[in-house]
Amino acid sequence: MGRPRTPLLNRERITTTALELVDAQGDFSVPQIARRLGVQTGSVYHHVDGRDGIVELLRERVTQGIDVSALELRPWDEALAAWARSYRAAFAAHPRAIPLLMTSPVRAPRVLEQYERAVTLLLDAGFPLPDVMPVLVALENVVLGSALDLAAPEAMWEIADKAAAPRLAEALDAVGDHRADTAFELALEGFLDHARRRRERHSAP
Amino acid sequence: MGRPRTPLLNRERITTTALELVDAQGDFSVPQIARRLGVQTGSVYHHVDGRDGIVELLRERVTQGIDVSALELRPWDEALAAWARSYRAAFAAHPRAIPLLMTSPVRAPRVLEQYERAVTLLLDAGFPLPDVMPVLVALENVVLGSALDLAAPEAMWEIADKAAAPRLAEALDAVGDHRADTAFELALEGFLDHARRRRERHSAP
DNA sequence: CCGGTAAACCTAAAGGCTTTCGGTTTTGGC
DNA sequence: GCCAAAACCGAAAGCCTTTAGGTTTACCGG
Repeated sequence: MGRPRTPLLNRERITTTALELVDAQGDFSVPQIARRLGVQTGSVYHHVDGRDGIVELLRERVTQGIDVSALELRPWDEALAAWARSYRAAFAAHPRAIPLLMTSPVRAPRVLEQYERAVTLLLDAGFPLPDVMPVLVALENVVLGSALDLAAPEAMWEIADKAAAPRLAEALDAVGDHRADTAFELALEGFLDHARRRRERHSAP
Repeated sequence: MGRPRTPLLNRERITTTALELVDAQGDFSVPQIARRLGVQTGSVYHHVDGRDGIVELLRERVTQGIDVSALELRPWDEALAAWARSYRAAFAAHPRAIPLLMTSPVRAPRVLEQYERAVTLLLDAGFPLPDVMPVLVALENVVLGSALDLAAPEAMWEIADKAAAPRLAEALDAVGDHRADTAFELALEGFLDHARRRRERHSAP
């Protein structure tokens, strides 16, 4: 067959197809992508750095949903809150991709650039330099931990049958449909409260 | 060959071998386990419910490192703090297993039982019923998010070269060797602060 | 216009993994 | 002493990842 007049494959198409597969079945394989695109398995490798490369593309694609402009808000705590919510929402848009992406933390260039901005934000807000990374990493922990929670089938809690864990069952009944969201907001609020207090202690002597 | 006089395999041995492999190379496969135990691949399946079953055994094994007695401490916030630290430490003991286990949240019977205890603890402390699950799940988010951070190679941050992200590089230099630990303690403190405040608001009218 | 290089796809195949199935020997209870 | 169940072996199906070499087409410099 040889080279086609117009290319059948490119990174975009491969990424989109992989994401569709992940959204639909929670995973993907290179042959599956090839079949969907009407192409032989090996051809995919001409555009992409193996399966891991595709995962990396997925990571980029999903994190593009993070709202960059959030970090330009003021005051700093509103900026951080908006960023964190948008960060988590980007993952929430593709919950079945989370196990694939969580394996290693997000360090795509695009995201690192946002960390640079966030560092600047915190320094400008008056946080002492040694506090900046701990604050950011702690926030990341909350965001990623909560994102992980989104990937958990609700059924996981249902094994908590009334006999074995009566109080847990009660507590579960007492919480609404937005269990994961509520918990995230709680953790986020807690984190921000703490950060605010910490900043005031150090910047208002 | 037939049935051996003394069994070559059992769940314990399989789990231990799998964990050794994961600690050493970050992953395991059934044939690898079989080779290490001087056995054919298929034989492993007589003791274990497939590869996923082995992952489940790993989850149980690793979470056995959680200190059950932590939740018997008083006051409630000390109990929660000790539990969270022990929870995270259990994962920290096998950082390379984290990607394998984080994929789905920990809902082993053993851990569910501890959630039951934690619910009781919070109710006794005066938390209103609808607050209990959000508080617990938020804590779990912090713990698991921080555990995830432990699995991140430090090299991930090193792509932040001084040219592309000068402030981030500075902030990273300003933090010690225990970046992950510091961030976890910060997040935990923030969470506990918030929980304490929330409880006082509701239980002291 | 034309020739050569590089791009894009195909076919083929190696080697690994998961899982299943039937065969063989031994054990342990009745 | 017998027989079902247990524990292992051998083999094979079917998937996956990745690499390698072959073929046709597009593009670019002259």
